Amino acid sequence: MSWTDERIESLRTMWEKGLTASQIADELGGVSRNAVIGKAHRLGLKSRPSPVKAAEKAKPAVKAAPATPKPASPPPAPRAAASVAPRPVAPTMAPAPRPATDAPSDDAAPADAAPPRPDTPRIVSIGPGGFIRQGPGDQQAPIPPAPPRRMVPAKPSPEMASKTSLLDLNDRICRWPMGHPGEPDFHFCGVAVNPGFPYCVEHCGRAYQAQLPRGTRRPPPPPPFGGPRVR
DNA sequence: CCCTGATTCGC
DNA sequence: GCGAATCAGG
Repeated sequence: MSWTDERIESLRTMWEKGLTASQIADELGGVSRNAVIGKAHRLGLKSRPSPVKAAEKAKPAVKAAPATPKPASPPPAPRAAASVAPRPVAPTMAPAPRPATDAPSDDAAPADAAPPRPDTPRIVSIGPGGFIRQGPGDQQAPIPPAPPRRMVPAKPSPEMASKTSLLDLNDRICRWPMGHPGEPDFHFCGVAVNPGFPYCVEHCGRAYQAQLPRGTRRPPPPPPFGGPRVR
């Protein structure tokens, strides 16, 4: 198989859509996963979260410095070269004090997660028998605030946000499948059902065909999922 | 072991 | 330019 414009086109689309190289290769057919990756790179559309590159974090050798300390910083000669800056290179450099930044980005500090607790020292007194005496106003709320929002599964992608996923199905919305199962944009029709049926009016018309007299020829109805996949 | 993407290198 | 072989992390 050769890389025709069409195949390159769909490769681009699928790659940017986030499909894995295997899926793309499977979809295109006639090419291997490696071929897809190679082509994608040659097209310049690389850079997707790769399991290997993801481990790129700490450049400076942290642990025991290797026996060969790399000078490796010759380039920009200082312009005002009045004095030769002596470069004290200690061969056995102690590891540079690293400001413990394990988390790559701690930008989001949820404000409501940790409400400021003044922790004001409170005067308590122990009563006879070991009771803790509480003054009026010392009572703390016995019931923790209930989570106000119902947990809801996150949509895998923004473009799916408006689509009806499997988890969204109920008795009142049309379950007619749109697209192919397993594909990223697979979803369900989702409009109000024809009462008493699992599908909306339009899709009921597709799902339930009136029995016609024998011998009546009519084009076969398109099956769900748009017909068998060709691989 | 399976999966993933990245890279290399002979063609 | 192509892609199998290889690498390396999850």
